[in-house]
Amino acid sequence: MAKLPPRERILDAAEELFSREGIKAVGVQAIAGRAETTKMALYRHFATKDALVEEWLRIVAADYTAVFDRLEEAHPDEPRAQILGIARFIADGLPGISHRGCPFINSIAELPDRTHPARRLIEAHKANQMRRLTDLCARAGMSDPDEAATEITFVLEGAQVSTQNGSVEDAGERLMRIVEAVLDRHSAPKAAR
Amino acid sequence: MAKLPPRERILDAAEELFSREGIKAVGVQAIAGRAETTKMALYRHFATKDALVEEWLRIVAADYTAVFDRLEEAHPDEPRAQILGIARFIADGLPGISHRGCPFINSIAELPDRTHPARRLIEAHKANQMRRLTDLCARAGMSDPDEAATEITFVLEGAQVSTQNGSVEDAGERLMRIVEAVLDRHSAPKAAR
DNA sequence: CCCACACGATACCGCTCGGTATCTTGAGAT
DNA sequence: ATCTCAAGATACCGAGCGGTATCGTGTGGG
Repeated sequence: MAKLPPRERILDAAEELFSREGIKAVGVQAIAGRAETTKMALYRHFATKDALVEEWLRIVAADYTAVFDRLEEAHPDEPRAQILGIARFIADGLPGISHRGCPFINSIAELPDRTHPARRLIEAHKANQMRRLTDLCARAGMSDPDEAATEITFVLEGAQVSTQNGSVEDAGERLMRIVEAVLDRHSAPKAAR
Repeated sequence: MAKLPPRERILDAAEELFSREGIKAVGVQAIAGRAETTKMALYRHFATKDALVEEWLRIVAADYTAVFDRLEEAHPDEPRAQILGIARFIADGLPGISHRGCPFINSIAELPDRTHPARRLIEAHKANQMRRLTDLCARAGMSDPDEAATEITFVLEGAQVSTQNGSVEDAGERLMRIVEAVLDRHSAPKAAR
């Protein structure tokens, strides 16, 4: 297979190293090395390390958004199926040899400055996901879409951190059951609560 | 007020800086400076920076455990009250000028090495919390204590993450309502799901 | 054909990091 | 009164950081 152009190799290397080791723990030299190129080539494509971090997170966010889009396309008028699809996507990503944790949750821990462009990007992405989820809950006819979307968001995020710190086994299957239960409860004609 | 002994000042400074800026982002020099002492004094009390990180996390974990203990003492035979007390404790900690996020969630992102002593400490603490929560659910007579404890854990962790990334407003009140709903559902004699 | 330009390699910059060595000072215990 | 030992101050170490300068080289488009 032909080698990818340097910029792509650098982004692939960044994805691998940033998500495995963290942002601060990885030097530009190491990224260039793993991309089989040099620091100079890296700085020809990215102004600073921060800019590379930003671009990496932009791509990760776009990939997540693409999942939402694909599910919307696959189940145009089935909001419940879309929500379960998202949950399934997260659940399936949980194991994988040694879970590295959500790139957004991990990165935000290393970006305490709320004005940092990469952090702004993360917050915008999370806000956007929240909006879409709320919309889906509304279209599913739930009585309190805002509350339902919040609960689902909490559960999805919580499943990822609990998997990362090893406090929950079989988090994927548990996550699916929990999301279904949450959907049922919020979809109930009334009663419950 | 008399100055605390150097070791305490260093631990206070570490708490402040590590939780605000992150582990890797803070140098030992900065910690010594904020503790109004010197690097040498720091290394007289802690073998390495890692040892200081570990001690800091040990204290944070002990503080959380103390909350569990205090609640157990206050409501000896009311497991539900204890669980709600924990949720209230987390909920109340959510705001606070610019939420810094959970120290464990943040630190684990900077400690990808599962054999690192500080990471082991975090995982042991989270596993312990999970065990206590499961026990409380069992004593509350829930039909599936394991599932209930998992769901509550997910929700508690998720609330912290979502507050940190700003995707949810009024996370505290929402968290309380959700935990109550989860308890009700799992406590229901049968029915529901 | 040739020339521009991305690429790669190497050496370098100033700075900060974690960690150490040395020496002075001051207060508490005997 | 003296001895001890924690505490403070300062200077230093090697290493790695993010970022830059320079210079050959190969290849693809005019």
